[in-house]
Amino acid sequence: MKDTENARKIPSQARSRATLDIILEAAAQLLESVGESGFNTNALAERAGVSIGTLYRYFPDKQSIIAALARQEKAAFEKAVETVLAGETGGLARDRAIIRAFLHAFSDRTEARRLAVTALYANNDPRDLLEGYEAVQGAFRDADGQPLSRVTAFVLSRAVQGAMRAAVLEGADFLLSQEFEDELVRLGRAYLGHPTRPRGA
Amino acid sequence: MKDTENARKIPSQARSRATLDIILEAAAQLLESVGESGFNTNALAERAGVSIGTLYRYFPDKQSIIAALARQEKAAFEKAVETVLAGETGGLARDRAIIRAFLHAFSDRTEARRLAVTALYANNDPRDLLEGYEAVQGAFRDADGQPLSRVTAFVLSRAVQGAMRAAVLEGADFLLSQEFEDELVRLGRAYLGHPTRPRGA
Amino acid sequence: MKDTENARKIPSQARSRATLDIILEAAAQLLESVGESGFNTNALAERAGVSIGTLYRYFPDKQSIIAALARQEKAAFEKAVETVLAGETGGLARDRAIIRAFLHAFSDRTEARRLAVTALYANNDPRDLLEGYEAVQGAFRDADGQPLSRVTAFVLSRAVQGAMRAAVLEGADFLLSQEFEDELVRLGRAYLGHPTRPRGA
Amino acid sequence: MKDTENARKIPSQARSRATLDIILEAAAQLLESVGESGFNTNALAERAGVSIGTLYRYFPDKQSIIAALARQEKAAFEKAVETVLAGETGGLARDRAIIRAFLHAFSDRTEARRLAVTALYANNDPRDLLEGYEAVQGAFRDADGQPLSRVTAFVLSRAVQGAMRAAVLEGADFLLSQEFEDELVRLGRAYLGHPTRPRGA
DNA sequence: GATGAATGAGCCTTCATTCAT
DNA sequence: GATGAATGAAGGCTCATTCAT
Repeated sequence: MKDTENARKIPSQARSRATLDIILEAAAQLLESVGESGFNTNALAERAGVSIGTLYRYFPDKQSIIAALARQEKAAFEKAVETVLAGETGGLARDRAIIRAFLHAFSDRTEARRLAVTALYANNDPRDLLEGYEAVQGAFRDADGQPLSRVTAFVLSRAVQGAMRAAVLEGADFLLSQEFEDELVRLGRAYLGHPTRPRGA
Repeated sequence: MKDTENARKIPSQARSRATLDIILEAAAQLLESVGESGFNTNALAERAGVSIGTLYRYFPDKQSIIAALARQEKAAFEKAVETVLAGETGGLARDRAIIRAFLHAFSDRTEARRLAVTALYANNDPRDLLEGYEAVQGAFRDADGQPLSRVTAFVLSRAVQGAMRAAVLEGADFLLSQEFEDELVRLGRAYLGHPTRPRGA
Repeated sequence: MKDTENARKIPSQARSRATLDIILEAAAQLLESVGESGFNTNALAERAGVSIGTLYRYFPDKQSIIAALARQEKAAFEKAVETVLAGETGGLARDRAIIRAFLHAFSDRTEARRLAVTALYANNDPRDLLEGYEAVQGAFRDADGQPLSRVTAFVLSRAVQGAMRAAVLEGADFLLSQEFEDELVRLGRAYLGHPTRPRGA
Repeated sequence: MKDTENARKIPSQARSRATLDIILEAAAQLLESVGESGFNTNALAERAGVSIGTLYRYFPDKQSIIAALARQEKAAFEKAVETVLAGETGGLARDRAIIRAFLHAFSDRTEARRLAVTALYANNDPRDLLEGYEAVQGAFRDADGQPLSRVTAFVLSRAVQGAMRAAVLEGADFLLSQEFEDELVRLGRAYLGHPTRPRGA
């Protein structure tokens, strides 16, 4: 419970790496299927097909398992966004691609991702977890091609994320609709100063 | 365990009402200070200065305490927003007033509010809890004075809320700054089609 | 609370088996010494010299501990009676041996046995528990060598058991006396149609 | 829990007497309907339509309520048997009448009666409760008109009771059948030395 | 006398974590 | 290195009993 360093002396053999992946995959599945309250180490060990003792060879405590999961999910998410940023040169197409990347990141195995991050929020300092998102923000430019101020970048990214997050949490039926995606793009671009056409015009 | 109706045979004397308020206030404080995982009935009873038995005279189980809290917080929040809506006739001043109401609703005891709602999400159908927010959305109009489509209203309210929520959770230093409030207003108004002036211009 | 299957994934190693026996023995002792109302899992764990957690590795809940005890006691009882039935060929000697087997089964740790069975009655369908006694009844024959009718077999076995049970519960001083045994034998044999000589003749 | 004297300073007014009867009647009903585990003082107070405080004006503790109930039930039972004994002069008709009285005493509100008595067994010294049955036993005579020895009287009454008790507890379908009554009468009479005809002859 | 809100000891059960094998 | 039996702190909840009103 104390101050959990995030990893044990992990034996760096290939087998260990495989075991670790198995555990994390099982953790994601378990989180997805039973939610945070049902997520317990014994169930995880069983699902992963390892003994509870083995679990504790790879992670010092339960908290660090969730942390590792969150870290992994976040890394995957950033990779996806970066891929998009690398491929698109700019303008509306690029903005739309970013939004789409966000959306997909949020719709696949959403519950596991959300819970992992939420669990981290609840227990650790959220800042170190969220640093990485800054990189993503750096990719945006306003309508004049200027980089965004700190607050503007923050508002932009969190607003878009917030709308998507709410859609997921509230089970919105339009989550994967074109209209929703369009609205998110419009939200971002309007805020950045691009002229936009309200729905229906 | 059954179906947990949400309240016990509560004797409606004045004393009882006071006790109930004390419990809910203590619950909010406790949720705020220790988070959901540390929120337990024994700690709540102690903080409220009542016995554990008394707790269970007023609520059938732990879950319903959180539910009551969520209901109360939501009601207070909506009341605040409605008050604002009633006072302002329209335009930028009104939009700013709404944002300000949101901000204040979110900055005071945010964690308790968020956790209560989150806890409800985890256990009940989230939809019936959120109905109320729709009323708030109805208050908005776009730049042409038209009511918003369902998706637009959703995106708008959740985007603004999401940005504020993130600022709170991440401990942003600009949470109560004028700049942040301005940016939120700008976000909302730009999305609604009002011409806006990007920061610094 | 669910459906309480009667056993956990019990690892069948020797150690586990021993632990289980220890728990059941302690349960019998505890039931014997404090009665059903004082029978609680914490006290049981302490008496068994295991942790409360261990208890719950072997049994899903308190109820199933009592159920297991009842099953075990019944099995032991039936085994004892069957042994007697196998050894004696018939007539008075055999009837007397049966009575004696009953008496001993009932005098050793009677309270535990009775309470375990009673507790089961209170929670389950009593019928499936009692099936086994039917086998015992089948061993009896009336004075003409005919098997007994269902009701007669029932009355015979329950009457004898009832008298013994009462003697135990009421702390009768003659519980293990020859006279009491003789009277029980006489009761059974008279009912079965054998000529008997009333006491003192 | 200590050493419960069985009654409080009961105000001997008629109203008090009525309240007491109401409480005992409610106790019997409650015991009957929910069993011993569900029998709690709060539920009893509610069912009786009195406050929990009033309950404790009439009884020092829960135990004494059950004791009073058991005493009342036993008195009613003895009265019934005595009535029978007064009416019948002897022989088979009288024996049959006694058995019938026993049977009815056991079939009406059996559960409440049984539980009350059982609860007493579990907590008090059973002897003082059962003394009264001796009086009933005194009514029997053997085939030669001689009074029964202590052990014989005990065996007789407890055997008959035991068979009936088992029939009730096990939910025997023949509980109120003529055959069952006949068998009980035959059991008693055979034991007392009367010539009997086994079933079917 | 009656009331019923309040009390709190104590019970059942879970689950993160340890360590002997 | 792995295993999984064992541990026990901690938490949700019940209910007999008290006492201020």
